[in-house]
Amino acid sequence: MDADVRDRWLSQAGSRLSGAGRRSGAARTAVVELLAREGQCLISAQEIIDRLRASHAGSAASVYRTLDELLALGLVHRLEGRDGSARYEIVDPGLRHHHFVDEASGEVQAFTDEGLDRAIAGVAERLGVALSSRDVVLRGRRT
Amino acid sequence: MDADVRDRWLSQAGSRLSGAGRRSGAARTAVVELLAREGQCLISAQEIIDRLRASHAGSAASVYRTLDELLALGLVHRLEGRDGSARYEIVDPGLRHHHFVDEASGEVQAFTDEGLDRAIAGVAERLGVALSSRDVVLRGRRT
DNA sequence: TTATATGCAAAAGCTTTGCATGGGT
DNA sequence: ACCCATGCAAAGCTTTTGCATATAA
Repeated sequence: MDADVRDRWLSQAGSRLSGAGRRSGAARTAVVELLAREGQCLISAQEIIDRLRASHAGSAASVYRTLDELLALGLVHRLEGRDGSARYEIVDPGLRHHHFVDEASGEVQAFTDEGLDRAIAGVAERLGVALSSRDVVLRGRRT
Repeated sequence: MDADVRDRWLSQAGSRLSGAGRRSGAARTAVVELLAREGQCLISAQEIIDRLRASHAGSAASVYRTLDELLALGLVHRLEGRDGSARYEIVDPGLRHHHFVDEASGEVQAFTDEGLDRAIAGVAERLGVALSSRDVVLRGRRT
């Protein structure tokens, strides 16, 4: 967990949410704080729900509602999991990575690669599009 | 729709399925033929179900069962949709493409890009992994 | 005070599964 | 004849929604 990213995103999220005219309640606060700490790489809604239930700090409905809000404000990014459940991760300028899924263990590893980023930028230019998001998920086995 | 790809995949699918000891029934045949024609770029299970129901040629259960089989045999590729419903597309040596989603219209456009493929191969080598699949989904707007 | 956030429970999709039946080989 | 494929309906999951209540501003 990167403390700089956590703090920066937390303050970003705080201002964007209040700027959008939303009030801050206990459940939303709990979700936002959990995401700042553990949403730096893909976390599932179910995992958030389970964690909050363990500390009596929010219901499933509030988790989904908060995630929707954050998504609409561009504060989180959503990636569909292989099992039909969505995974979220915070959006922060200091975080730009892609994902590799080890099919042997199911474990997700984040990586960065400048060459890949350049290739994607090249594609966007060639297609004549302005990108708002890029999902790259590689799957395979370690050799 | 590319007729060469359709025919090649159809014969591939036929031999691999019977080779795996599976029998051919009406429903599975209908799914496989529909995929050969319209699964060259992302089609959802729901869409297949609706089409087959319209022609009384298969149930939801059979569609999912067939898709699972094809997936296990590596004959289709599965990509999770933004709305929590999976999308499938046939796997064919002559078809290697990535996807761009136009956020204005929701339309999906397939594209190929050698530079991107090279960059991905480079990443795999650097990470020391053997890839079994690569999902690249770019989202944005045409400029 | 007044609108919004929350929790519960019900509802809504998509997908899977059990079981009896039909059909391939 | 034997087993697999199929269809139906029920069950399972994740996610969404309605509504009464609690709470921030």
